Amino acid sequence: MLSPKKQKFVDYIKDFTNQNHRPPTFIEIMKGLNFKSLGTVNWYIVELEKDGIIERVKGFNGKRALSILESHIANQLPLLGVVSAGSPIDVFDTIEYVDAPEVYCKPNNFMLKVAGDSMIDDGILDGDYIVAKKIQVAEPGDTVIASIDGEATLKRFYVGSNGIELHPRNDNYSIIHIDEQDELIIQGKLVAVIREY
Amino acid sequence: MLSPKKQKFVDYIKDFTNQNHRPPTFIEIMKGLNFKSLGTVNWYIVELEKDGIIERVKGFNGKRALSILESHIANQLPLLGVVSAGSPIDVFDTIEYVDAPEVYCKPNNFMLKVAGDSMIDDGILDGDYIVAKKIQVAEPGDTVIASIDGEATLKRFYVGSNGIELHPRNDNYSIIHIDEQDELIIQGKLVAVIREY
DNA sequence: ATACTTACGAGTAACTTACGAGTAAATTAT
DNA sequence: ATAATTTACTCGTAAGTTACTCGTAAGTAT
Repeated sequence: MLSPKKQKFVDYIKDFTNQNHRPPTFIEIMKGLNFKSLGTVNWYIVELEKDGIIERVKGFNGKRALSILESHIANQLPLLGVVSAGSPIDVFDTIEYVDAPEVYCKPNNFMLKVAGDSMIDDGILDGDYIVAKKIQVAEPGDTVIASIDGEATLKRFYVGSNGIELHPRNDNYSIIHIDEQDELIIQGKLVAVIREY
Repeated sequence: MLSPKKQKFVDYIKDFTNQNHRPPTFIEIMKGLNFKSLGTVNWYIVELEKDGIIERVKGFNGKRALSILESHIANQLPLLGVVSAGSPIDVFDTIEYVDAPEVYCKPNNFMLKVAGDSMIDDGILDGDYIVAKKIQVAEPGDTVIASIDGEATLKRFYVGSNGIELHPRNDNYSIIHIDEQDELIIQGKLVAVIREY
């Protein structure tokens, strides 16, 4: 298990790589993480390589902006947990990174695994993976990950005459009406569905 | 992963070739990219050839045509066309490459766009993208891209008592029975579905 | 001759690596 | 309870390499 500081370090590299389509240089890491010395950056690199987390392409790189971990680290999104029909979101302790299409690999995106069949009429099946984007406000018609009083679920977001409604897309489930006292938090909005056969 | 400068170089060659229907000469590259020396251009060519990105073919006038090898393209797959319910596969003239998760980016994989709703009960919707793998023989239960007498379609593959059957997954469509004289070619097998919202 | 590609030598800035030393917190020893 | 030791990180700088650049000259096919 990585220390929080080391975790932050590798997260920075991943985010940078996804955004810029290349790994950062030592100097970029130094500035991005507010270190004052390249020695610190180098210390992390050496440590993480010892830990087997990252890998340098060649033994020695001289000038090489591309030394750290190459494609292994790019085009991946964190798989945060499982979101299911009505039960709470199951958040993974150790966040795993899984491959995703490059276009979706943005800093505020994450992935979840779907459990249950409440969205079956929208073609979202049990076991599918979804890419979601963190948002605060949803538009009517959006498919959102919403948590009500701490329980997260995947539903369609609508505004009815009596306030916010969360619609499943399966006739066996019923519409959830949000009361004043319910605490509704929009966690994210559906960006893509990926199903593996 | 290519360095940014090398990437820019191959992008230039690609763009030039697309626009002028021929690859650029060294001098054209030099001017186009504001290099002051042919040596620089040559250095890139040699490097990129070493990296397996481009290839030189003999032309006329001591000319060598440069061609970009598409195969190396990172984390992308060719989008070959549209496959629909019953009508023939619509093959694109110019093959476009689209982002795909790295795990699916294998030499024999390709992508298609789905038209129609014949597989709706399997959660494959109109407009979805599918990743398929070229195969010759299908297993019962596989979802396949099959062409019958030249017309390709996305269906489930089964073997019934009267021979091969292609099942749609929508009650409004009926099962296709393959006769002896029908020419059935399995083009590929469904690997993944990607839907963008 | 013309139009282009290849080859070679050398330079430079960008970048990585090595090394020595320091600090604050946690762990162990006394 | 206090002192000694380790652990996990941080800093600064100098030295080492390479990615990329240039200029020029020689080669090759029409």
